[in-house]
Amino acid sequence: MVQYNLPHFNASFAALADATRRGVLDQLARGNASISDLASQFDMTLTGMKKHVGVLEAAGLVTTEKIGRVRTCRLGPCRLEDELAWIAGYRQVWDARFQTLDGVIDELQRREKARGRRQRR
Amino acid sequence: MVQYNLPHFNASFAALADATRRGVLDQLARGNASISDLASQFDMTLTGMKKHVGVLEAAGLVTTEKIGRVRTCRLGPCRLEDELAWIAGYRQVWDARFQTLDGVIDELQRREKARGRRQRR
DNA sequence: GTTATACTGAACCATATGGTTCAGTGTGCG
DNA sequence: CGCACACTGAACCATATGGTTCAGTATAAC
Repeated sequence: MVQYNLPHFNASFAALADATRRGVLDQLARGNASISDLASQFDMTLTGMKKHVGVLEAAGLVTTEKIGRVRTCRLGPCRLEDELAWIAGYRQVWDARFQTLDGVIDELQRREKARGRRQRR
Repeated sequence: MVQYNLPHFNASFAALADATRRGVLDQLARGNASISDLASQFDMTLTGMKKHVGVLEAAGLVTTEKIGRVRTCRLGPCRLEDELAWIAGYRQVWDARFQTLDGVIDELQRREKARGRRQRR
């Protein structure tokens, strides 16, 4: 109906589907951090954290820059506007679904059918 | 900072991370459908579609009810309000990050450091 | 009663995910 | 120079994911 379902949603929603990664975003919102910083904070190996940062970076949620031997992570260009819009749109149809006459009729028919079946046993 | 990072985000974001599943939600917004309906529409086996519906159901995005031999799927109780709020909050901090003096100083320091390194080569 | 339909469950498969260790490489510091 | 530190990459592991087929079971239709 209103929804568009963009291909980059796969990466962004998948990136958000992990608590550690949401935590990293949370942390980066407070200030930039190195991979080591994040790794120690989330009690994980450097390598493990680097993978998470890689996922976030691929989704555009984080950018990184290596200066000397430390790679600094900061919030990236993706501000999740499309994702926000998709969810907002979803909520809108959700509301509509149960406020229209169609929705009510749907519901009544469903119940009627279920009732009928039960009685016939 | 503002974020809360609820545990059920894992399931809901993971559920949204698949194009087929977003398509199913899209479809259910247009009207209820059986597993068969969805399977044929998304060119997939019944079994495959049932798994997707299971994921959506576990995330609370869909509810199903079996009447006779057909299982009808409809939009579920999860309206993604928390997820919406999380993303909205994220965007807010994102904005703040690059409008505060802190952000600007951060950025300048970063550039200065990078410049210094480049010259020292 | 027979047959077709709609789903269900188990088993399987390939690939992805979330983590590790280990062995480098490159950089900074004394 | 020499050592420590920050990261990187490869290899590995267990489990999850997204799909399939195949063999049921229950229900609807004739």
